Amino acid sequence: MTTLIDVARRAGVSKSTVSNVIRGGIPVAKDTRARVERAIADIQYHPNAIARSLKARTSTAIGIVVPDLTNPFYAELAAAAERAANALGYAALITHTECSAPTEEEAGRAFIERRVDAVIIAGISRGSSLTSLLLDRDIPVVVASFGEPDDPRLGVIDPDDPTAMEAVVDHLYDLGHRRLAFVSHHLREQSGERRRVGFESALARRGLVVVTLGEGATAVAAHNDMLAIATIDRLERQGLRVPEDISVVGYDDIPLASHQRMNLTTVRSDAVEMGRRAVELVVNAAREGRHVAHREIQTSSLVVRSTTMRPPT
Amino acid sequence: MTTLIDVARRAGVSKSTVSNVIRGGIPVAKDTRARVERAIADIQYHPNAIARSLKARTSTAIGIVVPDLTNPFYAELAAAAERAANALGYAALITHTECSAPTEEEAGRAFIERRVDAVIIAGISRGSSLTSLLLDRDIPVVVASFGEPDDPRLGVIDPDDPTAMEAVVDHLYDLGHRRLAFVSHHLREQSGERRRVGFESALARRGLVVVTLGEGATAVAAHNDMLAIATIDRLERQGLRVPEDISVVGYDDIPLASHQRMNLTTVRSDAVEMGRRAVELVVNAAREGRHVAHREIQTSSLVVRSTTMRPPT
DNA sequence: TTGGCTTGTTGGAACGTTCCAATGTGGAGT
DNA sequence: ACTCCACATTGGAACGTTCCAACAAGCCAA
Repeated sequence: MTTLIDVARRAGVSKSTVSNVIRGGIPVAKDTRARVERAIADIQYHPNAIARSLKARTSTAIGIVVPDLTNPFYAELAAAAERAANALGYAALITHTECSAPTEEEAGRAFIERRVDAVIIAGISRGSSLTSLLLDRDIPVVVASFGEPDDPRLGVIDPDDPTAMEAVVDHLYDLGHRRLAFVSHHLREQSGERRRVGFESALARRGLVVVTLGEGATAVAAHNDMLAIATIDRLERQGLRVPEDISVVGYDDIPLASHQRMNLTTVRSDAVEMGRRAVELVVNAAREGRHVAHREIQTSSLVVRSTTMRPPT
Repeated sequence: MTTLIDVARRAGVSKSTVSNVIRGGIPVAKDTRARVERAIADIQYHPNAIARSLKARTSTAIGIVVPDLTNPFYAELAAAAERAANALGYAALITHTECSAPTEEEAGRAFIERRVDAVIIAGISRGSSLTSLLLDRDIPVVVASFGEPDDPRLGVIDPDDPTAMEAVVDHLYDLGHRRLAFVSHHLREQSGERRRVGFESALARRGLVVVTLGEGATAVAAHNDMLAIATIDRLERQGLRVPEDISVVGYDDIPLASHQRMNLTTVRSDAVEMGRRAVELVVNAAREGRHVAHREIQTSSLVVRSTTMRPPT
């Protein structure tokens, strides 16, 4: 790989002058500039971001943590965040953790060693030490799609699960359902826990308690759409019809949810906006050398499609 | 952030000794080692990977390029690659390009500047300059899921599209279909082009030519499952029944394809194995300071489910 | 005693940038 | 002729590592 010094030699100037041409800001004579630019093109010079980072003490890279890249909700969020980060000149280090605490800590260690400027966490296990690991090293962090703001330094984009679960229970109750179940894959995941708790509280307010699928539930809410879709598959393979025999509600409104053959009743949550906004918050904080320390709510609304109807008589 | 020198000061040794403790290999007296390890723990020292990379002239990072992260096939591939890379101590810089040539070049530039040790490309636009950009800088590259081996330095994991499309046409022809269409979203994408060409050749061998959906096709093959699923949606919204009125075949066998409500006839292609193998090839090459220069075929087989049947009479 | 060997430890150069202070040029103003 | 200043350019230190050559201390053989 060619270096700045190769360019300098070829253009017959000092390395400082080449640096001035590249970085701008400091005036350079027109013909000198031309000569340097010529040399850069000739030897195909690309600045070494590693050396730059070392000197500048910023990596212009952000870390992105998702539990599962194959879940379209997280994939959309990660893709939107990556796009936004790139637009700001940041690279994205994407890691998926499967909500395993050791993997999360491993990812945190890697982020710290690589000196990422900021981290976005789209899902995290309960009681994880990841956030404090990062925050204690003054790395700004935004968590999206869950909301225990245990640390005031944290940035939080909160999908307001309690309100959403209230709407879900409202909808099912109004249809006549009284035996409701909740399915969750990663109980380890904070958002899963939070939605379940929201669901249970909403039931409790109507004097109901949660039942399991085996106990003759007539409706089931899932922690997210992927799980709802998997649940539909399982139920239908058991010979039950959705929604005639049992209603199913998801969460996220992934693109597939509006497919004719799924047509899933779900809670709409804007992954793209979440990813974009998370980058905005976290990069601003990083540039100003501070924590995000800001919480905002992203309202999510129930979308009624055709996996819910009145319970069988 | 604390540095090696902070550790050295605290432990009362030189920075070289601390380095020796961390890196291993060079013998260090037992009590010295203990003192250094103690100091590391005390001040929570994490080595600076940027400085290390500068000196070592390798970033232990690989770049991963996918056209679209929200397509489960690419998401699975990227996730598998990321997992494999992490296991080898490499970070993954994931970029999605939407098969746009400028975005691809932008990503290439970023990879070069960050001095990634290797790159995996899971999909790329036709005639892209990305591969030669990287190869010319002696960065090993593996392309997965397409197969124009235009450059002998390239590593290629080839899903053998021609054979697969032959099987697709066989299947449809045997069912009685004679008016077959092909749908493709990104004709820019090399694999899309390649599958279309494979499809057309297979038809030609039976004396048929491809028709469009509007020309009364009784069966349609899609460039990938996501597109097949979108096509089913569109057809059904138009009041057509799949497969009674029209058969649909996908490609990839994403997890969703086996869902009861989709049950998509498709070509099985192992994204996880592709991602894993791509990392293996590319990291080995990087470590040995050479190009991959190796091509292998990943066989893909037709999975017949229930989106295909004999044409309407 | 001298020399050689092993085991531990160390200073310093190097990696490729950035950026500051210093220096070299002209002019223009007096 | 001189100062002064803007403009252009430059050397060198610094960022935090690694690694090499050098060295200190101890020990054994001759």
